[in-house]
Amino acid sequence: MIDLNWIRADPERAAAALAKRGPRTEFHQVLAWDDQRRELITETDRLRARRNEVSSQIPRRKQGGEDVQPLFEEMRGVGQRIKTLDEDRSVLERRIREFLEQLPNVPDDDVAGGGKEHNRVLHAWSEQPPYDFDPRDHLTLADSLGLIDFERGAKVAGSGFWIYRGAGALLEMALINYCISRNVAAGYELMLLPHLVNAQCGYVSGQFPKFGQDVYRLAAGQDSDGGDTVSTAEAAEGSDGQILIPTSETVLAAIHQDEIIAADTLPRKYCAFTPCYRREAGSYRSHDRGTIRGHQFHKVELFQYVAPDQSDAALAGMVEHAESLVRDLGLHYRVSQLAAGDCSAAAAKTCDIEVWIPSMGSYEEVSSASNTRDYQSRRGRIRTRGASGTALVHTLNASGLATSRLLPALLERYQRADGGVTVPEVLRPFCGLESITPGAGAG
RNA sequence: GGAGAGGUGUCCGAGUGGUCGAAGGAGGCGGUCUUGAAAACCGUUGAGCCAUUGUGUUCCGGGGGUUCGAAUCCCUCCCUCUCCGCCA
Repeated sequence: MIDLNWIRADPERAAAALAKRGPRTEFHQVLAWDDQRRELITETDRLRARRNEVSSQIPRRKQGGEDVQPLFEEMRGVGQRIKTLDEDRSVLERRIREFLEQLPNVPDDDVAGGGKEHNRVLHAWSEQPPYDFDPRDHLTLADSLGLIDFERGAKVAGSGFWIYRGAGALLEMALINYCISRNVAAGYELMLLPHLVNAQCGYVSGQFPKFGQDVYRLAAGQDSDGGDTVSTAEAAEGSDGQILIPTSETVLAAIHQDEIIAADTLPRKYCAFTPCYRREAGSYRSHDRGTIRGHQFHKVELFQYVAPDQSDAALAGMVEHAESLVRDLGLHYRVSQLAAGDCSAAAAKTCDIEVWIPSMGSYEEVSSASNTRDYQSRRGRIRTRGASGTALVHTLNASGLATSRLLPALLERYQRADGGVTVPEVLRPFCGLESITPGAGAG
């Protein structure tokens, strides 16, 4: 959520900043609502002051034998008036909140405007692997080596689900454990999280209301309206059923909700491994075959809570760390800074790490690192106590890494002319395999 | 799933209709004392909002109600704990 005071201070600057993401936003209406809201507050505070004053006198006057009936009459009116004005105010506050909630974060100054065509490649590492044989794509490899069973995954769960099996499962787990151990070594605290959380979490992380329809939601109790998407109101009230997390960021962003984190315990660096569940509504998987895009995939996530003046450095550190994970797997990748329109709603700035998938002829995201500044912490009221009172902390997230996207790149990169795949050095301790050879896992 | 108890400030804990933002204790911070430390003693120590600096206002799990007035009464939801049942 953006700070309304910041908008009010300079609506033109706010509009210009947000215009980098898309259509221009107009603020007259919300600022008018806010003016009305303040007037109401001033008025009701005055009335309350009067009521409090009288209330405190009533016992004494009664004691003195005074007739307090007239005061009761007056106060009944005052009470009614306060109630009426409060109702008006809550209507305005709801409108203001709904307006602010649907606004994405303000992009950093150094973030380019426009859509993904304006993404800027910062640097790349290594090169596209040359093959002295006819390379296979990851689907063929996964199938011929019996690593992933798409057919049976679809049979038991539907399109977009798959089953890792045998060496494939070992390799996927090795990737996961490789990432975890490296993250822990880098000072991140490992968290194993609930996969089923309340909708409020999605609100704090900024995935709602915008992405409510991409999230799986459990049928709520009898009081549910039966819908399977999450509305803003419901998320704000926290009154509905649980959701299946679309990423562990959803949980990690919410764990310190309504807390004031002691400054000397910052930064908080967390790492989590969870499957990610996404409806991917409307996406047709012509391009994204295999395990590139599915309804359930694996991701190891990094998350940090930092003092406001530390978030720039923290983002740079997270990108470098995530890069080192890909680098040590020996995969060709590039790092891009996303244009404003391609950043997620909560992000002020995002850098993606994309690995080269030869058969697709494209780079696919395996890590996305974002500085959300105080966008999430404002929603979740996550603060720290500084020298000059409390301040919202900054939050950052980065994949470290999306293993389900990594595996295809790995298979293609390390395939051999004989159709087998060599397991990269760094993964061997985690799976006990040096090589995967054809003919081992048929059927 | 059934029965009961409870949710108060950083923590523990009192408060069951009126000057309670809230006793008392612990912890933190500052000070006195001390060569230093401990102990003792004194002081201090929540977060919002509006206004802009006020004898202002809100907040005692969330929401609603009763009342001139609610932490205190009523309704409802959430959560925690105990016992029983079930279970990896």
